[in-house]
Amino acid sequence: MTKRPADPANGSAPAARQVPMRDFSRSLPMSLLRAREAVMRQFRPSLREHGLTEQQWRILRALAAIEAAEVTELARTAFLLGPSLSRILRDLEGRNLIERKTAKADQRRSMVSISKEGVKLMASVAPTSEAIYAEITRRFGARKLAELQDMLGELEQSLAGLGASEEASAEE
Amino acid sequence: MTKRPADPANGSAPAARQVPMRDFSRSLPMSLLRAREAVMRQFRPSLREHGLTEQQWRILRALAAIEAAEVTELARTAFLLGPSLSRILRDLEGRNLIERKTAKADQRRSMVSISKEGVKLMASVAPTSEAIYAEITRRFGARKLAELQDMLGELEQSLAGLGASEEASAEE
DNA sequence: CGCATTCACTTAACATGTTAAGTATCTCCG
DNA sequence: CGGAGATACTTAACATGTTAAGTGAATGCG
Repeated sequence: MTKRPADPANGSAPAARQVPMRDFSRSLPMSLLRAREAVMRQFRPSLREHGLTEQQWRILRALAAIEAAEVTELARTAFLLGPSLSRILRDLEGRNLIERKTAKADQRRSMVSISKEGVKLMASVAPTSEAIYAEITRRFGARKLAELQDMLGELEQSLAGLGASEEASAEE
Repeated sequence: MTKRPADPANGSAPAARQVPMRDFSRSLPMSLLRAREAVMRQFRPSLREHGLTEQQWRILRALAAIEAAEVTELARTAFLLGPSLSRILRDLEGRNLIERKTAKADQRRSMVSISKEGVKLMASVAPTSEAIYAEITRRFGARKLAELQDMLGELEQSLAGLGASEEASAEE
């Protein structure tokens, strides 16, 4: 009995609620989520074939780029939260894709680096990954892509330091 | 602001890897992820105060907008996968924020709708939520925001139908 | 009518997101 | 020197993401 509107574009506006709010599908978080999903959907199958998740791949890439890093630094680079990173590192270490050794100067810190096997795995994934990225760039347009990246960066900047306690000074 | 203590052992040059790849932090998925996180970071505290997660809030908003919907349709609207939605609906139903009843015409389908309590909860969250969105818009700029949304939409479009098998001929 | 398929979910299983605690170190100041 | 507090992680607990399998209800077709 319910034929759903196949096209979300036009305004069938079914009985407006008391709380109007913006059109749901146009909220910024939603747009970002959908765009990202559209992109990631391209990469996941290839990564999966190599036994890697998106996050594991991020970590390997980050490590390959910076050679060796403390866990906290790696978390920042790969944009993962500490707890997630802890779990993933445990797994990657078990698979011998990374190596870990506690720093001598500070026993709390541990230096993480990619192993030979890790490098090998990356080498086997990278070509496909790059090809996919190239196709995305081709479809969307290199210029627009750069523009988009710029805007995303600006967005991030304009929201930097708005969240929790933020500036002021009367903190402590 | 990158201040990590460089490894004194091999001194200079982070020793370029055999697999160069693009600068990690500039990959599109990363940019999208960071931008989205910067945005969501603003909303989460408020939602949390009301006992809602981001996804639960998405579902309530979607339901408020479309009045009642089948689970599959709701999944599409709120951009959630079936399994996630199943779990969340079970929870929201337990909290009496939504109502569910199986369709008479097709026993497989169930129609989901927001309850009075759900509407009340939304009404209590919406003002703060809108205020936050307004502040984001102010900071980033309304025009740029619209531009960004457009580009994100285009990106999604240009990648539509690239993932799985697809092609062959005309789909429906 | 009978039954293989398809459909609309739901469960299951594993990985990560997210927040709060816990643990071992390290720092600093009295 | 010692203990309070800060650091760098790690665990824990709960919610969601993601893929695969399961369940019950419609459909299509011989």
